[in-house]
Amino acid sequence: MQSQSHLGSNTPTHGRASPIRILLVEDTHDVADAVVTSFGRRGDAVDHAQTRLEADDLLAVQRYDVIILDINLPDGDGLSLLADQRREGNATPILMLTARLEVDDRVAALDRGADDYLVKPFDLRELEARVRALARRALRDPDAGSVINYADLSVDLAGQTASLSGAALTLTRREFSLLEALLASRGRVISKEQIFERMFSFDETDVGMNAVEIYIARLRKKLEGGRVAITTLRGLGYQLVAHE
Amino acid sequence: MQSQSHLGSNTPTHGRASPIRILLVEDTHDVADAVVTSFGRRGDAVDHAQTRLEADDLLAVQRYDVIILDINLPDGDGLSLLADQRREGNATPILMLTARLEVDDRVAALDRGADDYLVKPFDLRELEARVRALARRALRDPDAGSVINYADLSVDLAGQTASLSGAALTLTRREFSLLEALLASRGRVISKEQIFERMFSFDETDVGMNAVEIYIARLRKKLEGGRVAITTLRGLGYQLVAHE
DNA sequence: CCGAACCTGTCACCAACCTGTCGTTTGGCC
DNA sequence: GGCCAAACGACAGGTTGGTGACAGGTTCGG
Repeated sequence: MQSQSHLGSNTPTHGRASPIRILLVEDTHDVADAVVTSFGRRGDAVDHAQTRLEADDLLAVQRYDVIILDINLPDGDGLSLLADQRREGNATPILMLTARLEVDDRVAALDRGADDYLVKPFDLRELEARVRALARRALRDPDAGSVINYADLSVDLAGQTASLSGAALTLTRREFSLLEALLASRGRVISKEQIFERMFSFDETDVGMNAVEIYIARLRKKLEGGRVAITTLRGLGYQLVAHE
Repeated sequence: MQSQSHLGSNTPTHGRASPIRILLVEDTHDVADAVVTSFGRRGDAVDHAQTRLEADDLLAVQRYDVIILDINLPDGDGLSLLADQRREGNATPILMLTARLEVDDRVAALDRGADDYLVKPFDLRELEARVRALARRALRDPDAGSVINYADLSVDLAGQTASLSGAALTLTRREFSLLEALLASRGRVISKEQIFERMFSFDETDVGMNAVEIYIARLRKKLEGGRVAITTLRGLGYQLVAHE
C-alpha cells in the first residue's frame, strides 16, 4: 500500500488534486481488474471497455484525461482506434499497452499519435506514474501535443484554433487548412499544387487553382500585424516566413 | 505551517473510521488552536495555514477531504481563495467561517462554490458535525454535492440547480443537460454532435440536430445579464466563455 | 376528468457567414 | 512594352446557425 513517494512530491507549480478520468481499453480480465483496482483506490475514475466497440461508444459520450489502450483487441486493432481518434481531432493522451516486443509496433504506435507505451508484463506502479505524468502534462498545457508554434503564431491542430501574439485568430475551415499546409513545410517552399491537394479532397475537381490564391490573400489579411508572413515565389509557390 | 505532518501517505485507504484530512485556513490563534485540538483528539489530520499564501502552498501539494476557510485573512480574501480553487476545478467541500453577519457574504460564499458556512462565534461541536457531514457526503458519492463554478455561474450537478450571480436559474431538464455539457468542457470548444450525444440518449434517434440550436438559444436567453456567454464557432461548435 | 401551464421538438424562414468564380489590376521579368 | 503569374474587389450561390410560431406531450391542481 505504501509506495515510493516519488509520485507524492508534486511539483508545486500547479496544485490540482482532482481525480483523473481514465479510459481503460483492455480485454484481458486480470490485467484490467488490477488496473481498475489500483487507480480506483486513489480516487481516480476508471471506465473499462473490453472491446473496441465499447471504447468507441464511451469515447463518443465522454471525455477522458488519459486513455490506456491495449494494442491487442478482439474486435479490432488498438492501433486503428488510436488512428481514428487522432483523425477525429481527439488529443487525449494515449498510453499503449503491448505484449509484443517488436520495435515495429512501438514505432507504429508513437507514429500514429500515442504519447507513451508500456510492454506487458508491467509494474503497476510504473503504469500509475506514467498515467499521472500524462494527465499532469495534459492539464498544464491542454494541447501540448498538437500545438505548432512559429514566431508569434500558435496553431492548435486538434482544437482547430490559432492565435497570433496571443490574440485569437478566427479562421474558416479552408483558411485553417491552408495554414496547416504552409506550416507543415514552414520555412520551405510549397507549390500551389501541393497546397491545393491539402486544401481540397480529390473529388472536388471543379475547384479552380485560383481558389488557392484567394485564400492566400485572405490568410495574409488575417496574419497582418504578426511576425509571420506569406511570401510569394513566382512560378514556384509560397512560403511561410518569420520576420523581425 | 503544518501542525501535523502524518499526511504524507498519498493513498487514501478509506477503511472504516478513516481520519478526515482537513485544511484549516484561519489566522485567529485561539480559534485555530481550538479547532486543531478538537479534531486532532478524534484522530483527524488537520493542516493549519495562517495565511492565504500558506494555504495555496498546501493545496498545491495535498488533497483534503474538507477545507475550513476563514473569510477574513490577513493577506487576501478567503472568498478569492475559494473562487480560485473552484476555477481550477478543485471540488473539495469548503466550509466558510465568517465573523460578519451580513447576508451578502454568505450569498457570495455559497455562490462561489462554498458548501456550507458557520458564523463566528460558533459551537465546536456544530463545526465538527458539519465537517463530518461534508466529508461523509464527499466520500459516499464523489459527484454528489459537486458544484461547478464558472465566473458568476454556479451549477449543482447533484441537485440539478443553477444560479447566476446569486439568483436562482430555472432550467428545464434539457437546458440543464446542455449546460452540463458546456460546462464539462468549459473554455474549450464542444461540437454540436458532442452536445447532442450528451443531451439525448442513443435511442432518441428521431430528434433533429436543430434541437441543439434551439436549446442554445433558450439557454442563452436565460444566461443574459451574467458574466458567462455561449459563443458560436461556425462549423466547430460552441464554447462557454466568461467575460468582463 | 378537464384545463392551464409548461416542456419539447419541428418547421419555416431569415441572417450571417463561407466559398469559389469572374474579371480586372498589379507587378515582376524578358 | 508585352507577357504572364499573382492579387484582389465584387458577387452569387451555398451552407450553417438563429429564432418565432406552433403542435403534441406531460404535469399538476381542482
